[in-house]
Amino acid sequence: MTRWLDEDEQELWRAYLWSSRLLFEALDRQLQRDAGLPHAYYMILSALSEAPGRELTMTELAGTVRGSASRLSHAVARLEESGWVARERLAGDRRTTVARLTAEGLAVVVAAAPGHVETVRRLLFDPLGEGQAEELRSAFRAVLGRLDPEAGSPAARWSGRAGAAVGSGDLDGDQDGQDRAGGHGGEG
Amino acid sequence: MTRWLDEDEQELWRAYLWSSRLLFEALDRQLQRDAGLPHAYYMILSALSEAPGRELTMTELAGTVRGSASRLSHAVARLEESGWVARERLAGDRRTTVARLTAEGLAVVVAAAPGHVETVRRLLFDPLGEGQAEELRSAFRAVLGRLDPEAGSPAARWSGRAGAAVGSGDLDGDQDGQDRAGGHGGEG
DNA sequence: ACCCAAAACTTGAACTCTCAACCAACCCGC
DNA sequence: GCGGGTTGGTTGAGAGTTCAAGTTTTGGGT
Repeated sequence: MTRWLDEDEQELWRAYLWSSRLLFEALDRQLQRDAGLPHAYYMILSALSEAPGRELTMTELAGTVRGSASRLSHAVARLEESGWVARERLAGDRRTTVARLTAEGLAVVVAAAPGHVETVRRLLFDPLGEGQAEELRSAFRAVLGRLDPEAGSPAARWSGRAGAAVGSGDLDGDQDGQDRAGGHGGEG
Repeated sequence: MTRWLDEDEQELWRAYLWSSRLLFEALDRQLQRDAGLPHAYYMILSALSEAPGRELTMTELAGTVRGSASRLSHAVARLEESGWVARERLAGDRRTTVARLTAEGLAVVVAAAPGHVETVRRLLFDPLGEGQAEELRSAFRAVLGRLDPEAGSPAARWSGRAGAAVGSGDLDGDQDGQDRAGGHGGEG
C-alpha cells in the first residue's frame, strides 16, 4: 500500500510548494517589471554573461540553465528579436548554433542583476536563521543528486572565469576553475 | 551597493532552482501521464476532496492552492469541461461561485493520489538524510512566513476533517481539528 | 431610495512552455 | 562514397498562466 505523508511531511511539502510558487512568481514579476523579461529568460542572459566570450552553443546553454532544447530555442528566438542575443552557425560543425550576448543584452543583465539579487536575498535568504542556509544547501544538494544524474560530477559547468561577468566589482573572488559556482550575482 | 551572493549562497540558490524545476516537471509529467492533468489541476481536485462537502468557493479555493482568481477560473472551467468539477452560484450571495467535486472527479484523485505521493516521496523525501526533513520544514516555514502575510496564523485553512478525503483507509490518524494538515496523501 | 465603491468572478489576448514532428549536418561502416 | 543512425536545433500546435479589462452583485453612506 501507499505510504502516505505524515503530518510533518505534509507541512513540509506544502510549505515548500507554496514558498516556491510565491517566490518564483515574485521573481517573475520583479524582473518583468524592471527588465521586461521573465526569470527563465533572465537566466539565459545571465548564463551567457558568465560564459567565456559571452557565448554558448544551444546545447551548452540548455545544460547550464537546465532547460529543454525546445524551450531554449523558443526563448533565444525571442531574445534575438529583442536584440539581446545574436545567433550564428558554428563554422566547423554547422549543425551547431552559437548564441552570443549582445552589448544591449549585457546592459539588460547589468541593469537587472542588483534588483534581482536583492529580491532573492530579501525573500529567501533573509528569513533563514543561523545555520539554516547550510542545512538547505546540503538538503538540496542531495535532492538534486537524485533528480539530475549528471549534477555534481561533471567539471567545467558554469566554470568560466568571472571575467565576463556582470557586476564584476562585487565578485566573491572565485579564481580557481572549480566544478561549480563560477560566479557573481547575476545567475538566477 | 548590492550585496551579491557568496559562493555558498549561489550553490544553494542554484541547487534549489534546479531541484525545484526538475521536481515540478517530473510531477507534471507523472500526473499528466497517469491522470491526464497537470499538478496545479491535481491540487485543485485534491483541495476539493478534502473540503467539507467536497466543495469550496472560488475564493476559498484560490486561498487554499495559492493561485490567482484568474488562474482558478480558467482551471475550474477546464475541470468542469472534463466533468470533474461542477460550478454553481451560491444562493444568498450570487456573486459567489461554489465549485464542487463530482464523483468522477473524486475517482480521478483517488486513482492518481498513490502514484503522486510515491513520486514526491521518491524524489524529495527519500534523498534527505536524518533530520534534514525537519530542517527543511522549519526553513520553509520561515520563508513562507515572509512570502505569505497570512500564512501560519489563520486557523481553519485546509482544516476540514479528513472524512471527505481520498484514500481514507490509509490516513495518518489526524482526527482532531487542528489548523493545518487536514490530511491524507492527496494534497500536493 | 439612490449612488458608488468594493467584492467575486469571468473573459480575452499575449506569452511561455511542452510535446511531437521535423530538418540538416555529421559520422561510421562497409 | 553512400545508406543509416546520431547529434543539434527548429517549428507548430496545444495547453496553462498572466495581465488588464470587463460583469454582476452587494454593502454602505446620505
